[in-house]
Amino acid sequence: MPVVTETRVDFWQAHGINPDNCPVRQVLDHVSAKWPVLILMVLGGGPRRFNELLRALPDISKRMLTQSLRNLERDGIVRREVFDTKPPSVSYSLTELGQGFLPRVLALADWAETSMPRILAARDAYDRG
Amino acid sequence: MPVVTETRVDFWQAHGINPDNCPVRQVLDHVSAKWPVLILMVLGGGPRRFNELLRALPDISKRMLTQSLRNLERDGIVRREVFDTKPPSVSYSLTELGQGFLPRVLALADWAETSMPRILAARDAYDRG
DNA sequence: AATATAGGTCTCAATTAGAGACCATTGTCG
DNA sequence: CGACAATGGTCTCTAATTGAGACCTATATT
Repeated sequence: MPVVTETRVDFWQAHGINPDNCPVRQVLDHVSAKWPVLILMVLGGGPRRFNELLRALPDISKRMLTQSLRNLERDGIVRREVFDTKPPSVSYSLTELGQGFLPRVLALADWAETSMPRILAARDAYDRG
Repeated sequence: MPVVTETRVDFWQAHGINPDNCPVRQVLDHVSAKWPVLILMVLGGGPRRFNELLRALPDISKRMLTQSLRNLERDGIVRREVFDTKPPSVSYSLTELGQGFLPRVLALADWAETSMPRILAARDAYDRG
């Protein structure tokens, strides 16, 4: 039996936090889903309207965009404002909470970017082996 | 037409990087999939065997564990070693690359943990409104 | 002989994501 | 006037992904 260091996951378990009631996992779940991350990166450039987001993320569907935005809004990460123009326009932007989250996401993207050569090399080796 | 700041996503687009060949997005996919993040957090505590991981993540299926580990291994984030015991045992651990990746992932988890009260409050308000 | 452990694979059902039609209102163009 | 575009979505149907769990080979234990 190997000696193991306690991880955060062990801690969660020890405290009866299961996947269904673990708040961190719930946040991570939609914060770390495919689209929310990309949406936040776009909103990092300033407020965007619905269709602007659609154009910025060429391969997202309206359905997923709506859904992801609703989730982010519900968690207070994104703010949704409707302007009474004709036709009405809707603006999405990062809340203060969202602005605190973004740097962590960007840190990940930076890491991915600088580590890319090593990752590609690893893939190459794996696929050949 | 609103004046918008260029985001990294805009930059990708301007350089013809589409979702299918964008390396950063491919890496981010590990983060934004459900299991890899949790697996990395467990491996942060030291090497683990296949069934140890299975026990550490009570709600993952063997199928998804295998699949996630293969992806991480392919990208050089996780190392897989087979020991010729009877029956053979397999050890998974973070590579150097994986150790560089983990802190960024933990930063996300930390943020989620400390922001939880605000997020729960936002949810509550959203669901009532 | 039966059962357990190791580390998986395979199949099938359930869940989730994606493609795209559709909607109401207003503005523009010919 | 009639057609067409843009606004921000919803709805349906299909395709892809995930999850549950049976099954597998080999050795060790009871």
